[in-house]
Amino acid sequence: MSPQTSKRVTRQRQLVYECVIDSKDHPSANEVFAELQSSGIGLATVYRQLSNMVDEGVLRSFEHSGQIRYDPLVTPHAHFVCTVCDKIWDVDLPENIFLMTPNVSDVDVDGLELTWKGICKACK
Amino acid sequence: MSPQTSKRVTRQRQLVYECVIDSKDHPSANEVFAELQSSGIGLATVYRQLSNMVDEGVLRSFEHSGQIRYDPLVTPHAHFVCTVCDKIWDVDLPENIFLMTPNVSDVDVDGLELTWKGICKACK
DNA sequence: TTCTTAATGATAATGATAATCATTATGTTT
DNA sequence: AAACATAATGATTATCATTATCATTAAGAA
Repeated sequence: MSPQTSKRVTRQRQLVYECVIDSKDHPSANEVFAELQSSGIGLATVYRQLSNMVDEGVLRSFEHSGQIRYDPLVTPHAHFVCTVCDKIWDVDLPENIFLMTPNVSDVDVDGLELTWKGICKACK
Repeated sequence: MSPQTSKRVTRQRQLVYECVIDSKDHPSANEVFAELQSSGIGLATVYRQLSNMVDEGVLRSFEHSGQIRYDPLVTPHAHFVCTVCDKIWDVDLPENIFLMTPNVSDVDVDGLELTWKGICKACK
């Protein structure tokens, strides 16, 4: 076995993780960077760690308005996005959605992404 | 009434429209540009017309792998994307999905985006 | 045919993300 | 408690998709 098997627990990794965990608004890499700026963390490190954590299954990500947004909630759920203010909410997936796999022959479905679009309470 | 009310039917507009209509693979702006290169069309015009047509409701668009992809099918439907080859298929929406609006209070839902992820027949 | 102005296309600007690489620091080994 | 191997960092540059600019062109009305 090689002398180094697991990821190193760096100060920066902890900062990025806690920032997304504590966030309620599906932040982008740049927003995480802004939040942690006072710590002296580098932008590249923020991008790297976010990407790492998605690969590791620690975080989820999805694309919205031309950027990748990060989500600490990795269990299956959907999103609602307000088309006016661009805010994003976590919402439950429809009951039994996993029974409704698409009618494409011979594919292995192993996930889904569902986003409801509309106008939120505050923007109406 | 002003002398010019509707969009002008330019050669470029027709080219872009026909290219997406004839396509079966949800092309990006760059792919449309490549397809039409021999016509001498400019890249900016391709971006502009695609964007226009989405605004007009003539085309639909969605984000995938860091770029906007265009879809001539504007009626409600879902997508299946292969996580290996990145190809995209149109698939039907689950029955009655519109009855399963999310449990966020006081929002006006007026659309959804559903993408199944998995591995396609060819990539298995 | 003239005329108005929307549309075009070449190009520059922007913005998000990825790659590079010398330096730093984590965690293991002695 | 050093010394060590190397993964991670951060400053920077590169890349890629998209948008903005603006002089020129060409729809389509007059």
